[in-house]
Amino acid sequence: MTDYRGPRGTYDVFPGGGEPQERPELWTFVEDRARELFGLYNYSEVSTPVFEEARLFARTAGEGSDIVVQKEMFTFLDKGEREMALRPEGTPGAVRAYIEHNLYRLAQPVKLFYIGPMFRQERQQRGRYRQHTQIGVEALGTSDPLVDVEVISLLYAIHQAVGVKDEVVYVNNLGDMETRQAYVPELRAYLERHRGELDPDSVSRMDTNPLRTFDSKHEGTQAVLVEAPKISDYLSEEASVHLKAVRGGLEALGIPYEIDDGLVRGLDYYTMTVFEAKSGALGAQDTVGAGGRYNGLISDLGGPDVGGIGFGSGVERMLLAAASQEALASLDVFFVTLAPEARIPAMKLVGALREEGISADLDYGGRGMRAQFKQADRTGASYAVILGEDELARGDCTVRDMASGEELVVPVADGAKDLIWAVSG
RNA sequence: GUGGCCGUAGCUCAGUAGGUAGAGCAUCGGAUUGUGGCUCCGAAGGGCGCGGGUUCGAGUCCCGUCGGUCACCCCA
Repeated sequence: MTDYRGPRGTYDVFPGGGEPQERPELWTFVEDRARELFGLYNYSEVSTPVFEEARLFARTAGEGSDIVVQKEMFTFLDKGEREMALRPEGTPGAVRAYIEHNLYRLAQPVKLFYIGPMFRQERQQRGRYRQHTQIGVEALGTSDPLVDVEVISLLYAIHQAVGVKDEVVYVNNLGDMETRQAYVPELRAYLERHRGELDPDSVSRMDTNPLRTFDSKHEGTQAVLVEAPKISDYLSEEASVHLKAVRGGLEALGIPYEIDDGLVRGLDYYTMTVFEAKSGALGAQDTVGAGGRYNGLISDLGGPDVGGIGFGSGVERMLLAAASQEALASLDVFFVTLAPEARIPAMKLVGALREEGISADLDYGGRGMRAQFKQADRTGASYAVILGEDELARGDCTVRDMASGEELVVPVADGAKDLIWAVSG
C-alpha cells in the first residue's frame, strides 16, 4: 500500500469507481449530453487557462482586501512575482477572453460554453470538492431578457438530459443600480434594528453587502429576514419589465420555476436576473447549477458596456443528483484463445472488427478457458469468439452468442468478412 | 479555518470483561485438460491509519497526530 494519496478534497475517475463522480462512463454520458445541447442551442466552446492573475477574480468577486481569503482561492506567485490564482469560477476568464480578443466584433450575442475544472480551497463535504468541474455558458453582448430565458432553459435541459432528480429552479431579480440605491438603505436600516438577533457573519455583512445576509443559514437571522423589506417591492421600472419578460418567456417555454425573493447569489457582480437550480437528492450543498446576469462586469473589466449572462453547473453534483444509472461498459466481441498460436490471428481479427466500428477485445492474461469466458461475461460482451487448435486447423472460428448460448462456426481463412457479418446482428 | 462522527483484508463490516484478528463480496485456482452467468471445494490477502502512554499483555483504555466524512464558512 502506498503512502501517497490524492490531495484533500479531490477524487479520481477510474473504471470500477464506486461514487458517481468516480465513474468514467457517467462523465462521458454527461459531457456528451451537454455538448449535444450546446450544438442545438448554437453555443461555441471557449477554453481559457485554469489560472489567471488573481486580481481578475478579485475584480469580479466583490470588494474587500481579504478577497482571496474570503473566496478561498488557491493562489501562488509565479517566477515574476505575479500573484496568480487557480480559477474559482468560469465567468471571469470567459469575459476576459471576450474583451481581449474583441469578440464584440462578432454577431452579438456571443454564446459560449466551457467544461473544465474549478478550484476552491475549502473543506470537502458531500457535493463539494477542492477541484470540481463545471459545465457553464456565457451569453455576452446583450441584455435581452429572452437570452435569460434561453440560458435558464438550457440549464434546465441539461439537467433533464442527464437525469437530475427532484429539481426546482428558483429565480429572482436583483435589479439595477437604481433598484439597489433604493433598496439597500432600507434593508440595512431594517437589519440594524434587529442587530442583536443576527449571527456575527450577517452583522459584518450589513455594512459591506447587506443582500448577502439572505444567504445565512442562521435561524435567528432567517427569522428576522422573513419580515425584511423585499427587493421585489423596490424594483426600478426597467428591472420590473425585465423580470416580467423573463417570467413570460419561462412560462411560454414551460420551464417550471419559482420566484424566490431571498435568492441573492454569492457573486457580487450579479444584476437583474439570478437563478439557481436545486435538487432534493443532494445534501446541504443542494445547488446543482446557478447563474445570473452581470450587466456591469464587461465594462468594469475594460470592455464595451454591454450585458452578459451565464450559468455554471457542477458536474459532480449533477452526477450525485441523477439516478445512478447502471451504464454497464458493454463490448461487442470478446476473443477466447485456446492456444498460444491463436493469439496473433485473434489480434488480427480484433483489428479487423475495430476497423468496422465493432468493439472487440481479447484475453491478455494467458488464462484458462473458464477464466476467459468469465471475463467475456463480465465485460458484457455480446459475442465470444473462440479460436483454438481446432479452429486454427480448419481456418475458422466459433462464434458464441453470450445471451442465447448458440454457437456458429464461421470461416476466417479469407479474412474477417463472415465474422463481421456474424457479429453485426 | 471551526465543530460532530469515523479510521480493522481490494470493498462492506464483525471482533464479546483488554490475551495476541474473522465473515461476506471481489480476486486466483480446481470440480468441468473446449466453454460464462448458478453451485461446491481450495488458495492468496491485513496485524488492526500513524506515534506515544497505561498494562504481564491493546483493534480493544488514554493522549497526540494524520486521514476520511458530515455540517458551518464559502459556493457548483
